[in-house]
Amino acid sequence: MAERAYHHGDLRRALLARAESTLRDGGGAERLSLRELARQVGVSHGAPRRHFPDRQALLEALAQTGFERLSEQLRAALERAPHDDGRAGEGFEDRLAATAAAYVRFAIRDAALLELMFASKHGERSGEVAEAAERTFSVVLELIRQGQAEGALEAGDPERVGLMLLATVQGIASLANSGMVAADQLDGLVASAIARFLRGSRAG
Amino acid sequence: MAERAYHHGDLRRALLARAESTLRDGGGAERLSLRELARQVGVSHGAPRRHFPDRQALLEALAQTGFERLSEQLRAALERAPHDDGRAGEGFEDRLAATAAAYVRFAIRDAALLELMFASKHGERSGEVAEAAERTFSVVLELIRQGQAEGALEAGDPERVGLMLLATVQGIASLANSGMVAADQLDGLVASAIARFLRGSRAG
DNA sequence: ACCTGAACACCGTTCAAGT
DNA sequence: ACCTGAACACCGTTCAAGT
Repeated sequence: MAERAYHHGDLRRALLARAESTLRDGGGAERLSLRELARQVGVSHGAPRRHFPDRQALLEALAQTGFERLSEQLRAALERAPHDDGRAGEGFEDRLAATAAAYVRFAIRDAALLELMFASKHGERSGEVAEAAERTFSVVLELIRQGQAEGALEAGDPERVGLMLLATVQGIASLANSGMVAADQLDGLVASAIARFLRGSRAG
Repeated sequence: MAERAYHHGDLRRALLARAESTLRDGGGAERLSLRELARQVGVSHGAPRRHFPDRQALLEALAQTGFERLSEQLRAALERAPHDDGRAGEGFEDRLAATAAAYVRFAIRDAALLELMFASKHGERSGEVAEAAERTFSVVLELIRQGQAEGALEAGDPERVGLMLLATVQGIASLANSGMVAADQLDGLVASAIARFLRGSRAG
């Protein structure tokens, strides 16, 4: 049956999927247990070791796939947003707002996963996670470059401008998930932050 | 001797102090163990229970004292910064920069503690932690009100402007601690963010 | 009022053994 | 190549008992 199929080549994916859904309706990565995941997936407690040498490896794989999913969702939001309509920066403003909204949506829905993705690294971050994070950032970077090309944003180091935009939405997500911003304040706060970002970046 | 004195009325404080320093040079709250803390402080593993009914209670106490210390450091930075010198907003800009720098300093030094303070809350946040967080926010709020009174910031809901400022510095801290911003980029990023915040808020 | 120490159920990790 | 199951050292939590 379908439950048996898990053990035939897809245990890794099954464990990750289970872990993600545990993160989504439980709270916090500290509640993730390799033994419990193995049990839920119908496998002995030693089996995950073939795919994740230790618990940390599972957490890093979750962070990596989290960044990949976030990248996809940002990209999708960008593509759905209206393109430039001729008036300088009009299309850009919509794409900026859509991207920020997509980020915050991800952050609220997958709060525990986001926390994992941005967890403090005492030492160095694993190469694969860092690369996935870079790919997410490159979506933001591309958006900034478009804004500069369209004349909606001042010229200047796009990397730095992109980091400030990312910091703004990540900071809002952090405040929201920790309960310092109520759910009904959230959309207004994001809108204000985007408007302020544009005001602080106006070219000319 | 001094080690014996721990057991006489100050076990709670001793455990918190130990936990804070473990957070500071270890990495992450998930490494905090009640049994290990009890051992380090020279007490049996059941003793902490008198002061912290469970592990979560210890973590919440850490978050609370974290917010209190952050409040103090922001206030101290504010008071050390030059006061208004007559030119509109000059004193304010310095105080704003000093406050942001103090926040980021705290965030870097106590990265794991900050993470605990802003950890995602599935349910509700404990009342005492929420109140301590509110007191930290009120320092930011007071700064914003001064800026508006001095004419350095546009009028408008100070709460919302304060949340955006807090989100900005918290977001930068998040990027720095997760390794997306290198240490040598950090000061420049904070300076840019503050400059941009002011540009987006200019009154008149 | 505060702490001790045994007990219980759970964990991550390791490793020989099976198929 | 992949999984099982026993083993080990560690947890958090509970609770009777001590002072």
